[in-house]
Order: sequence, then structure tokens, then C-alpha cells
Amino acid sequence: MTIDEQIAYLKRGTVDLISEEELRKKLQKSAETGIPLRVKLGADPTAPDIHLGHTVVIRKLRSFQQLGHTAIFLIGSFTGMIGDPSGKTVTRPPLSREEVLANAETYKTQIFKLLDPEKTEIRFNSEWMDEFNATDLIKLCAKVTVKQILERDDFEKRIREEKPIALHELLYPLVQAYDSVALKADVELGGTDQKFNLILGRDLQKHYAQEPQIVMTMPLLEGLDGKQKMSKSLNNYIGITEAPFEMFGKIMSISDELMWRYYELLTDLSLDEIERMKNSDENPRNFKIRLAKIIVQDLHSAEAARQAEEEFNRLFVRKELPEEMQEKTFPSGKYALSDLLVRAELADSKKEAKRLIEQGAVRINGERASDVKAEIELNTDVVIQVGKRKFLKIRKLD
RNA sequence: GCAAGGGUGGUCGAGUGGUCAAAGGCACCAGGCUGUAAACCUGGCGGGAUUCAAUUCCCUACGUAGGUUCGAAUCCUACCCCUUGCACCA
Repeated sequence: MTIDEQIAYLKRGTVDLISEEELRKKLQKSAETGIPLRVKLGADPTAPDIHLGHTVVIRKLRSFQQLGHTAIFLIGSFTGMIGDPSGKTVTRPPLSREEVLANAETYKTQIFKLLDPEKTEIRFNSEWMDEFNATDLIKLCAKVTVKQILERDDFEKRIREEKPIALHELLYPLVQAYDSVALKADVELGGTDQKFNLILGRDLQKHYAQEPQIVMTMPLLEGLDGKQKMSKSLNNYIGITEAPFEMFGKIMSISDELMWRYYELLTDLSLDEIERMKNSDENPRNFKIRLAKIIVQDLHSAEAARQAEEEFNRLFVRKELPEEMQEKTFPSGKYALSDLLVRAELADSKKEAKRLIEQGAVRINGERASDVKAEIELNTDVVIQVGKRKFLKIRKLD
């Protein structure tokens, strides 16, 4: 690839690129000297469950890796061990060293679904922050002004809304910026919410007589609802370790509009190709299937994607029973249906079980059961379906 | 420490003595229509029991613990927590 082609490739899907000129210079220099660029991506060690939203930026890191550069996955172990009470949710307890290490392991297995382990540096910021003493910290603080820090949008917003800001929260961006100095990063990637922190890294590097890093930010991916950003707490996410069929199904349930967004940020299809599909009058459903297959293939395998599609067709197109379903064993005998649903964990309470029956959500061996007081005789195996996607085979125990 | 404001169901947010298992929105669940799309429509949304059924009853819940009252999310007392301002540190 020529330098121009590389830039075009790397620019895809980015929101901010500061700056393209500097990136060009770095790429040129790297090509001339054969020294790969050091590309940093930071992660918070408190939430080791990676979802598709995170993969947007991880995929970008992979792009750099594929061009021969060094991917650095930085785990904020130091920050995690202090504990960050910011944000509206419950105070996060500080993590112990063991927890941080355990989370780091989880991270590794997840990111290596996308990144090449051989070409990835995993680093922890406690490597240098543990040695940092009060003098170092104060010297570091002296390099920026309060005004600079308070410029960050969310700080500004909280001041305006008279919400509290803990002092150490002001220090987090600084520590993150210092990580870039410690790593001698050439490029730092992050979500758009990280823009301020990444730029601060540039500023700080100048203070340490380093060439400032290139800042690239990526959009925060919308979750399955298509409105809010994907996150675990909003329960609108697809986890990177989810089973192929789950992933496939969730992708099939997103809106058509959102599908194009996912195409752009989660696949490598050319923008031209995506545009062509968008303007085609083919049933969008087919494109969604294609998207689902691409994503499942990327995170699992081609075979897994094929099977997921097959299962999807079986369940929702042909309305057949799944190939495999969970099984539970009960002593043979007579059961009140509502009771059985609870005991089989298909409903949380008897009230809910009755509700489900009343609303026609329950099927026994394919027959809709609408009698709340129904009893079923368990003398053979029975398949119970609740709603569209919960299936359970109940086996009798003699 | 003082003063003021606040703590309600998954969430936001009404409710200031009975009609409150608590309005309304969102989220969520189920059904319908579809392409497991969107939009839309319908029902549900603490738990247990009871009736053929409309039902009815009981328990738990409005920061915690007590109290007043026939009756409290609502009033009183103490405590805990959050926010803001002031003070202390001088």
C-alpha cells in the first residue's frame, strides 16, 4: 500500500484525526527506517467484558497491526487499584492486584480474538506509576493548568450542573496522558469520549521532548436499541464471547438504519460496497444476514457463522424446534403448569408464569397452552416453549 | 459543626394522613402485524393464596429504627447517606 492508501485505510470510521499531516510524516518515516509505529490503546481494568462497541477501536488497532506497526494494549492497573468514584453509578471499589491481574487475563483472551498475540504488547501502567512518588506527581501536575483540565466537557458540565468532582478525578486524565510519555506512543486510539485525554497526551509529550502522538478517535457504537451507546449496564450489547447463535440473533434484531452503522464500524467492506447495498432494492433482511455472518465469522469462525444462520432459519423462518436445547429432569407425575414453569426456571414467579400462560406465550410440544390452571402429566419427555426463544426439554425421571 | 435541599419501584419522576402495590414517561416481558427491522396496536410489569368468573384476601415495599394515629410514602423523633453554602483548622 502507498502511504496515501494507508491513510485512507486508517481514516475509515474515525471521527477525529489529529493530525493527518503528522500521521503522514510518521508513516513515511516508519516506512523509511523500518521502525514500526507504537500504537496505544488504553483499557480500564474494572470491566473486563468486551462488547462489540469496544471492538470498533480494537479493530482499528488491528488495522495498524496489519500494516506492521506495534499494537500496545495498555491496562490501567494503577488507576483501577485506586478506584474511581466518578460517574453516576455506585462507587466502584478499588480492585486488588489479584483482581486486576485476573481481569487482565480475561482481557487478553478476548482481545486476541481480534489481535495477533505475537504482535501485541500488553502493558500495565502500574509498571511506572507504582514508582511514582508525591514529588513526581506534583511535578507532573505543574505541567498543566487547572483551566486546561477543566476544559474537558464532562468536567465543565458537572461544574455547570453543580455536580461534585472529586479532586483525583482531575488527575486521571493526567495519568493517562503520562502513560503515552512512558510508552513513547506514536498514536493513541480511543472513543470520542477520550478525545480530551488523548490530546492531553500530545501536550504532555511535548513537555517531555517527545514527538506528540497522533490522536485518532472512533465513534461510540450505538447499542442494540440504536439510541444509546452500547454498554453492559444498558443491556443493549453483544458480548465478544457470546455464542454464535446469540450474536447472530441479536444482530438480526437491530434496526435497518443501525445495520449500516455496524457495517461501517464493524466490517472491512469498502464504503462503496456498503453504499451499493444501501441503495439496492433488495430486502434489507438479506444484508442483515450478511452482516451477522461477517461479525460471527470475525469473532468465531466461518463454520460457526454457517451454523448460526442455519439455526436461525430453523427457529424463526421454519418455526421449528432448535437442534439442541437445554434439558432438565423431573420426577414423573402430575404438575400444575404454572408450577412447572417456575421450577424449570422458565418464569421467575408463579404470577409471572400465569401471566405468560394467559398471554399465550407458552407452548407444550408445540401446542399453545392457554389454561392458567392446566396440569400436565409428565409421563414422557415434554418440550416447553416460552415466548419466541426459550425452549426447554423436560425429561421425566422414573 | 451549622444552615438549606434531598434519599420513592429496573430507571427517571409524581405523590405531603385514607380512594397508594404508589400517576406518568422510559426500559423490560408477552401477544398481533412483519423481515426476530422500524413504526404501530393490545395486554402485562413485587410476591403468595383464592374464585368458573368479574373477584377477594394476605404478605412485603417508598434511606434505617422507633413513635403519633382507627389508618403513614405522607406527621413526629433519632440515626445513616448524598448535594450545596458557610464555618472550623487561624
